[in-house]
Amino acid sequence: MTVPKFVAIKQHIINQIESGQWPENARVPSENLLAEQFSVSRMTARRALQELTDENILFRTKGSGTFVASFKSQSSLLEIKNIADEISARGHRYSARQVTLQAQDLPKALLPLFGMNVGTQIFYSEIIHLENDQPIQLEQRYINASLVPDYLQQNFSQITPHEYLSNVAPLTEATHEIEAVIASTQINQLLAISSQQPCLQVKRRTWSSQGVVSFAILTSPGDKYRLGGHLTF
Amino acid sequence: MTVPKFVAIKQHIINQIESGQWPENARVPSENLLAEQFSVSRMTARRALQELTDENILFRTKGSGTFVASFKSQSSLLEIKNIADEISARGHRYSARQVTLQAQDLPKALLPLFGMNVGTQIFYSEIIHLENDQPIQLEQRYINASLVPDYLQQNFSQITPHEYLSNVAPLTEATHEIEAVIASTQINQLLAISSQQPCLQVKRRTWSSQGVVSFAILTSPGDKYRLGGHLTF
DNA sequence: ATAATTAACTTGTATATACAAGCGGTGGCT
DNA sequence: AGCCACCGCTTGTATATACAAGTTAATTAT
Repeated sequence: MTVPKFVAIKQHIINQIESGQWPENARVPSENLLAEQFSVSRMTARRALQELTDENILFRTKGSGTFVASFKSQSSLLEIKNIADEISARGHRYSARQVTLQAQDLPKALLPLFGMNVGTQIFYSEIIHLENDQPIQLEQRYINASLVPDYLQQNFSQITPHEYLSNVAPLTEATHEIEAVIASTQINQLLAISSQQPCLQVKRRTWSSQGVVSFAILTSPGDKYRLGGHLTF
Repeated sequence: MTVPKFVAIKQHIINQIESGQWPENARVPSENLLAEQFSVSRMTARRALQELTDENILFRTKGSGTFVASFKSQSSLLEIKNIADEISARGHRYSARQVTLQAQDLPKALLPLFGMNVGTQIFYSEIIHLENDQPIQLEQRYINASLVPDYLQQNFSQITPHEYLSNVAPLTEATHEIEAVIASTQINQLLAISSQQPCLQVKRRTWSSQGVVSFAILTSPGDKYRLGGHLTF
């Protein structure tokens, strides 16, 4: 056997999608149907579907079926995941500690990022994300108050800022800057790490259809944060 | 059953690793041993090991065993994958078309990126990466000639610039800027896409211990490039 | 007509089994 | 000592089966 059977089935499915035969959200043959068509057991057909699902090419709903994932959610920009979901998926306990939540003036240094005038109302939040009570990420976020007026009323121990913003102002675009840095003393204390510990720092600007929604600086200790294959914000 | 058995096994393994019991490259119990310890079938134990391998927490060698993956390869910055490997892994055919390969002056606009003086010798390469003969990414790269003097002599249909640079000047750091753009007419022609097609553009600067090695602009059509969960450069 | 029940189909978890294929050491032969 | 065959252990692929649990649509009862 040159290629394993489950690989052949995967390639067949990918071909159907790439040739346009199976458009977005189209239903993919069920495990049993594929098993019959390819004369394999259900578990082998299942493996093909499962791996393609892991690769975000398909999505599955229990009891309902398997479907072609929408292309948009995969490419274009980056899949922006919710850190709380990610931690839960690891079987760990997520919690958050709110450090700051206030209205303030937009720092001059950030003016060009927002493309707004001096004096524009801005909200600022500072939250520490914890995994099993260990600080894993510091989130510093500047929010365009005119687009998200109710931001200060939220309880960010129940919902992450990213999740909240995604609901009230669906993002249409985002830019990222990613680098490794030695963080400031303040940040080191907040994250409970030593002064020489390198951190992964992601700066993200998000837009909705109305304009720049927020600018976030996400700082994670390099030794505690498994970045693996993807970015988790 | 509150959590599935394979999840419980995964958590147990993660705990051992995070508590330091199982250091990097330590051998993980075999499928049969885990099956016995947890009173499950080998296939269930296998699933736990396999999923952790997919998450880059373990690695497996046929005939040899399962081991704890080294932490470094996962965190720190970003896993920078080789686009050629990635395309091969999809079962597709990788090829490259070299557009330009020359010595030239460093464009003034890029001077601050390299932190070098005017007149420094620079190499420039422009390569199109193809998947099944379809253009999938344009790579424009400026190379610090003093650190990589033999760059122009390479044959980039056999080895990607990233692969070559990784060999001769192992990178210690990298920064990324990621955004969605409408590319120039020239780039659209090279990638054989329409003028309104949005592209994913990644700008990457890499450092070795000697200093800035190269600056690359990687442009990929948003509809042809599955970014999925990770960045592939 | 509407609501509740049921039946058929789907994915998810789990087991037991079989054979293939690669690695490593042990032991015997030259 | 060096070479080679072998054996045990490992991971990889594949099958057949069972039951759980969620969705959907048809059927039935109200």
